[in-house]
Amino acid sequence: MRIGELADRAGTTTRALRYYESLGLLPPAARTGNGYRSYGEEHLRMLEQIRSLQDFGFGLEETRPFVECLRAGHASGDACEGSLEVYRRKLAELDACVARLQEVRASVAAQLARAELASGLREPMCELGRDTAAPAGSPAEALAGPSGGAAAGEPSVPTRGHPRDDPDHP
Amino acid sequence: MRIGELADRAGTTTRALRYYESLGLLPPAARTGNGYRSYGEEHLRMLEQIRSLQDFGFGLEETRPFVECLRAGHASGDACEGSLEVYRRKLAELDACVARLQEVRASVAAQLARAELASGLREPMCELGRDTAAPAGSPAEALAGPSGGAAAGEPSVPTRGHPRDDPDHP
DNA sequence: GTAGACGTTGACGTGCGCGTCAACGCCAGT
DNA sequence: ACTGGCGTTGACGCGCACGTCAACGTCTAC
Repeated sequence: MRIGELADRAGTTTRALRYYESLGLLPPAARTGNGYRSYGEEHLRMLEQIRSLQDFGFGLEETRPFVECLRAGHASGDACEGSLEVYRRKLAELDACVARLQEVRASVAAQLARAELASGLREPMCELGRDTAAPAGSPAEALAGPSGGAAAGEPSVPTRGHPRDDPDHP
Repeated sequence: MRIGELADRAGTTTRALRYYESLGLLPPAARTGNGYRSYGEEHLRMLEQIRSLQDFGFGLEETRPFVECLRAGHASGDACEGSLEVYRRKLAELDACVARLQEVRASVAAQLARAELASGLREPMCELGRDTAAPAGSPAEALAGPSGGAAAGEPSVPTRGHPRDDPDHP
């Protein structure tokens, strides 16, 4: 099997395969006389393993134990201890990540509620507004909390367009 | 106030300030005769706003409404509708992100459990293999502990070192 | 023999938020 | 005069997982 067919069958691109090879992650079985890469069915299984882990947010390096486990002849990529360790580390990372995101969520929700309340007080300004609530200072103080604070990025972990998910290209 | 002082007072770097200016996010009040940037106290407040939002994982572009709200003279950066919308959008993003991560967490946990069970069946292979409950001393203990160490790898979503958090530099 | 589909390597681009030089100008102190 | 410390602009680097050319070789079909 040549590179294009493997890429098609796995729903990825030749560029990705060459990239994986450059990392030593998925070297072809051999080269044919004309220099073409030659792959077998086992490479398709490794590729599927890589891609399913990537869909879960694993980095390419984290997929390496799984791929090598398959290459070692195991029926499943997670039949080896190295793969299990990656699973466990990822679980811990996910837990930490979720915890931080929920902290951040709570803080943002509190800020929004406070700000909405404040703007609501100014806008209707009904006559029974003599005791101006929320005289407390600017949000900067409230926000300037512990520097151990967490930052949650955009949904970088969540799913994003893989070539197979997005089959329209210019 | 010149750039170095502002950076020090806000706990950031001159490089960051020049970068913000290049985005049009935080232009200086003026230039002195020799070309030095000149800032006032209000710029310090804007900078603090930017940095506190960044700690929550907001991108720089997302801080723009807050900064412009401050520049418009409001006491608080989130006193304007644009800022509130950013809050709301961020909340939605956070919720989506958490949901996705929890899905992934469940899938990974399931994979791990299945793989550990399979390897547990192959390895001891004791003659009394009919009741498959977790045997003592097996890796089952690691599975139970959610947040044991969780410090090694950096997650992709969460925070990364800000200059102020990491006051050792080469 | 020639078009077109496939393959090869190499190099640069992307997004984000800066870090890290390089090469220079300006100013105060000794 | 010289040193040191601040300022200025400009350009490249990084990490990650490739996309996107460019310039070329190879194979198949007509």
